[in-house]
Amino acid sequence: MASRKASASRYDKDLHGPLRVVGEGFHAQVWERVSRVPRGSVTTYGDVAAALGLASVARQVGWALAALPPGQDTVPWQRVVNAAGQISERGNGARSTVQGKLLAAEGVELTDTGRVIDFAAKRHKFDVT
DNA sequence: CGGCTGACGACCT
DNA sequence: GAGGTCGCCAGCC
Repeated sequence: MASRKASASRYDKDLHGPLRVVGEGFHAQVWERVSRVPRGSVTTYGDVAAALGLASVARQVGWALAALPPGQDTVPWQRVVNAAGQISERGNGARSTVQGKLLAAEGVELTDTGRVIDFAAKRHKFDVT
């Protein structure tokens, strides 16, 4: 992101065998989980990933949501924020503004710094299934 | 194949 | 609480 040291030699996937965690139905699984988040509650990328049994693919969750068609209303992507309870800018301030507006309409207010008020209490807990 | 960049997270200062 | 670093996986050039 910002800077980070360049990856040593990327990742030795062959060293760990079939470590490919993100497969074909990954997007669908992410969208289904997000769709289960009740109105007025929020969740994090990490929580969604953990709910899928993939605790270290929070980044891919955001990647999956980014693949959603703009303006779609079937998946409440606005209820997904980062672990700090803040809305990510993802380079485009327009979308983050819309997200904050949608959340406000659901009763989820944000502070001046863009952080969800009482985040810990509004944070949704996924079923362990 | 090498190097960078992300809708992220945990840790450290 | 704020800001910087490292680690993860995937997509691009």
